[in-house]
Amino acid sequence: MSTYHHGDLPAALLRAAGRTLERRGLAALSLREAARRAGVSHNAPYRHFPDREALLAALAAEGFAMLGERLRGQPGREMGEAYVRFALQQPQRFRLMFGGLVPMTKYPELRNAAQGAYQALIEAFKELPRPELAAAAAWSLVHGLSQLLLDGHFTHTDREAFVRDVLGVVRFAQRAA
Amino acid sequence: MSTYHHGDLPAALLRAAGRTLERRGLAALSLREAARRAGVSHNAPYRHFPDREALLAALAAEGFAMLGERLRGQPGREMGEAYVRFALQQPQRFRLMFGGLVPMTKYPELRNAAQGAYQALIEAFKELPRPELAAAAAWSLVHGLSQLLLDGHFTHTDREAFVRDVLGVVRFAQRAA
DNA sequence: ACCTGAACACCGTTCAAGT
DNA sequence: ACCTGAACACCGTTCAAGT
Repeated sequence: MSTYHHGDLPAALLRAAGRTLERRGLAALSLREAARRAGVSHNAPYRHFPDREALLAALAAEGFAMLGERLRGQPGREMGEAYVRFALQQPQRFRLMFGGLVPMTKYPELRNAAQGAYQALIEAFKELPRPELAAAAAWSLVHGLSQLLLDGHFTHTDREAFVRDVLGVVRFAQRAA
Repeated sequence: MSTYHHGDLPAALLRAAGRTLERRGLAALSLREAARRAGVSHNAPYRHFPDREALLAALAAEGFAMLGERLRGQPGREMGEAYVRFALQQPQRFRLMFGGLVPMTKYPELRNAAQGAYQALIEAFKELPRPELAAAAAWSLVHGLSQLLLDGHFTHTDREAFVRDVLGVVRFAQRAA
């Protein structure tokens, strides 16, 4: 048994950090905590992540990959609901992805993951005259709805029905403005 | 000259914290930093704010009040653009308001400020058949657009035109679903 | 009431050192 | 290459004390 505790410490750190994130929130997520959970010294992580931000970037990229999968599995009409469901099921991950803590410009793999998820939306609007605008509007809509729900700005007894109703009230123009 | 440096230390702390927030970001915003800038000892703030979260709550409430004023001054059609403009002009404040760092349930004055801003939107949709749904959808749309722009997910040369186009592509159903 | 200084338990990050 | 322990400068928060 070697002195190296893990065949894959980066993966172990990501798993530990992901668990801490959803269970105890972003505030509790530190490099030291992840190291502790992975059973290594408090600065072993620096061999694999240059700083805390890099760990957050990796977690966010994971999140975009998960989101992309969820969306891609859905028929167009239900994609919006799938987006909101993801946000509500993984609130802390979702906040990390959009909290502005990690500049996408610094992490190409994060940008790629995000664009991958966006692609799923764009696909769904292929048939409309201005698909890129409709997709941007649709993303804005479902993203804003998710965020405002998470923040508690909408308080309705039947959340699912509310989501359906809000999404149902919107039409994307069939003709260029 | 008394030993109390301020007639209104809470206000001084809020001003200092607001400056730090927009200039150096949320990460640099600490109670100790605000105390330093206000010229008091590092735990004088605890006389006025029970903890860091309470200071953030006050800053967020200020933000919703500012946003409400911006919206109320606008004719319906331009309200959405005013919302996005606010987010782009005060990015750090905007993120604080929606970052999930402050649970609205714990701060009634925060909830009131947020609802005040929402009221401006609801007013604008009075004439539609289901105004509350249209307002919720409109808020979601402009909020999501703001957030995604801040995060750098949309990269367009002419930002203002893009915002107009995205908002222009959406219609709110004239008839109940 | 309001403010201070010392103290405690946490961080992120750096450095010199071990295998 | 990969990991460790000591160290530094920061936090939030609590406490006993001063005016």
